Amino acid sequence: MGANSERRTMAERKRGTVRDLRRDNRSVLLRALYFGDPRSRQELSAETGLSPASVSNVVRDLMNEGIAVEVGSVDSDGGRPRVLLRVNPAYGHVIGVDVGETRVQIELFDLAMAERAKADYPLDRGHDPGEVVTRILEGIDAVLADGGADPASVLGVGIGVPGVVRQRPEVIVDAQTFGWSSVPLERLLREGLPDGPTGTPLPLLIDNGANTMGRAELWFGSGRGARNAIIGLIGSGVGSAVIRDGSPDNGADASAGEWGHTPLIVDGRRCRCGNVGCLEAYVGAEAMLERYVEAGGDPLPGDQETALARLVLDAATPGTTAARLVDETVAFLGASIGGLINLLAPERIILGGWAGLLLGDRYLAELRAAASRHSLRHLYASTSIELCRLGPDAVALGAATLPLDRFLDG
Amino acid sequence: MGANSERRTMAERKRGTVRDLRRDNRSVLLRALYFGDPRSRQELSAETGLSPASVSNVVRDLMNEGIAVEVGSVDSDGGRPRVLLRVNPAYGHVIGVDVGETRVQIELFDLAMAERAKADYPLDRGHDPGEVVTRILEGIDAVLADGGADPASVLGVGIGVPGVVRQRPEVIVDAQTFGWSSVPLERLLREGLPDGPTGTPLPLLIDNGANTMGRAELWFGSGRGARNAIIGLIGSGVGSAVIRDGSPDNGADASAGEWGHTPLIVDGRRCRCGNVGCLEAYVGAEAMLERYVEAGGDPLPGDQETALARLVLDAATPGTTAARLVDETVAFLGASIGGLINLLAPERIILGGWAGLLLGDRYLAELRAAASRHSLRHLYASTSIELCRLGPDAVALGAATLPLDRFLDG
DNA sequence: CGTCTTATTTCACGGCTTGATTTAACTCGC
DNA sequence: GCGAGTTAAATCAAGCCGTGAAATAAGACG
Repeated sequence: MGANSERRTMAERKRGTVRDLRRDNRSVLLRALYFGDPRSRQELSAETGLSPASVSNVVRDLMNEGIAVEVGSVDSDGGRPRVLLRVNPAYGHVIGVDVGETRVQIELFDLAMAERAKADYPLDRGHDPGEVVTRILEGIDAVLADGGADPASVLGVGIGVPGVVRQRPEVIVDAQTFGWSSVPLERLLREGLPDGPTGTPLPLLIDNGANTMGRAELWFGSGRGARNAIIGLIGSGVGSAVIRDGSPDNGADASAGEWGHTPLIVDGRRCRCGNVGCLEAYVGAEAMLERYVEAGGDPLPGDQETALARLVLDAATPGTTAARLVDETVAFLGASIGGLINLLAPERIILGGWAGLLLGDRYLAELRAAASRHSLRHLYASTSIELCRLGPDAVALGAATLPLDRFLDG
Repeated sequence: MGANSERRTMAERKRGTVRDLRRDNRSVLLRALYFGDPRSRQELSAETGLSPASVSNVVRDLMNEGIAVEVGSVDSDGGRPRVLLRVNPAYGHVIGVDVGETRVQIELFDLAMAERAKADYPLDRGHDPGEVVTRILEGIDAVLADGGADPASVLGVGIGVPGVVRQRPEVIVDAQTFGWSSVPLERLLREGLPDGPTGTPLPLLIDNGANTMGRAELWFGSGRGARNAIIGLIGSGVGSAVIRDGSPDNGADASAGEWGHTPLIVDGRRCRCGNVGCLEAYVGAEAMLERYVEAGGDPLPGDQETALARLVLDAATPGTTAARLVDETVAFLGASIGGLINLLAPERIILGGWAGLLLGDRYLAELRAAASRHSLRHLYASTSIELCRLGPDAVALGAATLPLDRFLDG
């Protein structure tokens, strides 16, 4: 059974020899070291389950390579002090790129994910792939120069893009709302990239922006410690990242998580995806503002963000059209969240995106109540619903975790 | 970050030593041997990526333990013939239990999943947990006697039950429609179980019936070869199994996959779960028959299965109430499937359950069309929608794969 | 019957983790 | 100020493991 995929999986598997064992253990140790306060070898041994001897060996290697460093020590009641270890933030850099609707943002981080340089380019001349690629390459050069970082110190570049990202056989991006159809982004970028640490071309990792933002929340935001989570992102539209066992679930071979286009009301409003009744036809900022006008409200001035903020503010007055609309939207969103809980039983649901936070800040209790009504009791009870904690740089930050993740694998 | 779960994961991880390496490789080899035609050591070496020497070593062990056997040989152009190997079906047995709404079914299988004995008990005296436990234990004794199997040859017992199954800290089953609330099924069964091969108590593995059925389809039915699939089960109600990376995704700590209670129409029909607008309020057999009457149809005679079969038959005549109802139901179901595709991007969606097959047999094309309309093009294109291929014993069969899976892990 | 071909096993080697043992680096009481 | 006690880290020998190379097995073919 499953002959094809089974065999492929087995052949691709890289853990047959005793050498791979070392790589695995090294990775386990490195991850423990990275995610957490400085710790002694002894504590690392207890945490990872590796023997003290092995920890000593691996740590020696890591220190020789400059990846781990000793950082102070702490007394032990009458014994030899514990030497604290941590990952050397200066060992290398990672670059994160956020390709957004209105701008491209490039950030350079050290290994501790401290921002070292940043570049921002408006996409006022449209979303032409060539234009975007030029900006990205320009930005990479710029942040390397600004941050004073040798290209050879860069472990890789992670990129978060809108739309559906297929990884095989090569990276292809489709973004309907962006005007991108089967764009071979990796190939386009590859040519202009400087060489990485090993002299080979810099690793290039591309994923959906919702997924990279989800990664950021998972690693550094509200998702810390969760291994099964769903990060819902509500901006103009609705996206999500489904985190399964610690990393985004990308389904068969494409980035999944198109939460915005799950049906909420069969035969409901038309959605910009061409279909009807999608969640996004009700819950995104665009849909909310349209629905407000449809419900008799006066069009709100300003750009989407200003208008939506105003709508939510007005909704504080009971009985108004705004209040009815926002209440209904919250109920819809909560119902859909309840559906996610039933279907996937995540430990945590994290709500973000600028519009999501605008709603969540005021209506989190109502959202939880609605989700509770629409999910089975035991499943709801083992899920928590929270808000994103990271700011607008989260997409780039999360994109930068892509090469970091690979680095931590050894 | 993620300190708690991260640490737990690392501590529980069982692959630090060089000995664990052997266990892993043995498992890889055993799985290759199990899932597939008889093959030579050489072919196994190519498939698994292990060196011929290692394959030889591991196979020797497996043969000494009686797990693998040689079965004929095949000529090679002028060289030493290849000796074909396979798993010895007679090495041991597994037991699968299907706890259904109306009956408990217990089956004994050999390692090749050939049925060796079977027992069936109607649950006419209700669903009292004590009653069910008694029947299960009775059935296990019965099939062991019938099949002439030594209890010591049994690798484990897998059980598929309705409702939500929490695995930690101990197995607890909640089945609202079944009248079970926090039933500690494992504990109740544990006492009456005979000892397994090692003299220790027989391993007992419990999961949601939809999940076990999903496992069966995945291993032996329409799911063969898929690593990301969703098996939708439509009977009286609606359930599902979400297969991720080859095994059911059980979310945080409970069996997920409650597809039936994802919202389809906010403020829609009342569902038996107490909520409104669930998929199950429209698509299960119970809901369909109710809606038929609500739409003006005459109540159909006979039990649910007879009645629904009649409804689907009548729907063949265009313009009838039955036709309208079935068409609408198919559209709803297709829309929900489209939502699953968008959210999870599975390689395959497999529709089953007696009511699901009744619909699927006649309306698969319409279902596919509806799903296509409700999902993004690229995601739909990489998903196939099929019907279950296994019969009514699939739940028990899948339950029996639970201990088998563990066995294959070594 | 010897040669050729192919499949499988044997064997020595390099690597790995580990428990036991040493060594290092302190504290504390006197 | 110094030796005993305590705790952390490094070292060492032992036991396994997978692998490539070489040896062996088992047939085909001329």
